[in-house]
Amino acid sequence: MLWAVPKIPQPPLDEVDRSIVRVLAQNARIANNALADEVGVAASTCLARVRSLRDRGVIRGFQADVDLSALGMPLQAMISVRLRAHTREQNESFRSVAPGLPGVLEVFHMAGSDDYLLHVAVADSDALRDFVVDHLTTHPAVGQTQTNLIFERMAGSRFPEPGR
Amino acid sequence: MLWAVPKIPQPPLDEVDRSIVRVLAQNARIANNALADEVGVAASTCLARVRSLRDRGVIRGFQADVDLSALGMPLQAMISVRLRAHTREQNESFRSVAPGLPGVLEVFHMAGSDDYLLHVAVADSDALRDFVVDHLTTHPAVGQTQTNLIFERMAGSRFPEPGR
DNA sequence: GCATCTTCCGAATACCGTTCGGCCTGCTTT
DNA sequence: AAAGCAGGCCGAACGGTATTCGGAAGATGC
Repeated sequence: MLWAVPKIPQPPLDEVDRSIVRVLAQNARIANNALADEVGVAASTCLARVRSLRDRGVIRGFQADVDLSALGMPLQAMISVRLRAHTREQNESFRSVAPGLPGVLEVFHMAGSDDYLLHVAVADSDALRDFVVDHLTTHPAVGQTQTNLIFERMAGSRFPEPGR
Repeated sequence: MLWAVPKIPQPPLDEVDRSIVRVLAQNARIANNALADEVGVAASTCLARVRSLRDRGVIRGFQADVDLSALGMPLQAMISVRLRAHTREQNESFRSVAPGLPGVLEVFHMAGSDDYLLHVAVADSDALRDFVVDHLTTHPAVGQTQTNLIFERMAGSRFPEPGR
């Protein structure tokens, strides 16, 4: 089964760790010694901290933020998906394929009446229709879908702190 | 006004550019010479390409992917926001603050009956209620909101290619 | 076929990543 | 309270990398 959590228990983050994560969340390609300066530790210490954060799963990876228009996929949409039945099997069969469908940026498994929310990027409205028809409505577990175009996507903080 | 697009016109991406972006989208901290090897150009050329991609706005930045649970914000939600009126002023007043609200990961300006969709991370359900009450329902431009919990978020491709 | 412009490469150097030994701090043991 | 122990931090050293620059190769226009 898939219950095993691949995360080392939980040594909580101290202030240095949080600073490292905060900086890397905004600038993943900063040089290690510059990062060390910024958070106030030696470069070697900083390196060990970053490695530890990665090993513990706090930092999952580093990614470039790409302009999808430049890649020829200027149109984005949110697609609500309601499954035909809410069995564990249908959920599993949809969940296992959804993130890999072409153009899918994120998949949200939702509480509430809609089971899944798909954030997708496509070349144009034809491609969007093709995506829904070819991959969603033809999927045996999918009941209904509803597609909403996204005018604009704005990024918020990627290092959320509790708002008092 | 805000119409000026800060993007150099559009020299379309060649195969090398696309390979660079594809690799960096998955591993933003790869060494430049390793990246150069992978895409088949000299290190100096690769460096110039990456710089050009950044200058052109194709690559917007580099980020660490952080486990929000480790930061103490294990709960995520999607909040649909309907404005009181759909004037340009109300849109502008909401759009200008929404991405900066505490815990907001993404803001989507939507076509359709719901005007905005907020993807947020919070510490617990109390913090979620506080967020909605303190920042949304009290905002003068906000009419109704609807909050849906996210059971699970799965990342799709961050380098979408057209699915034929 | 020549001039020009662009792009790529490879070498050189300055910079950075990474390892390692030793020190300091705080905790346990007696 | 002193000794012993463990963990983490630092700084120096070295091996590897980023970045610059001059020149060569290719493309473009006349």
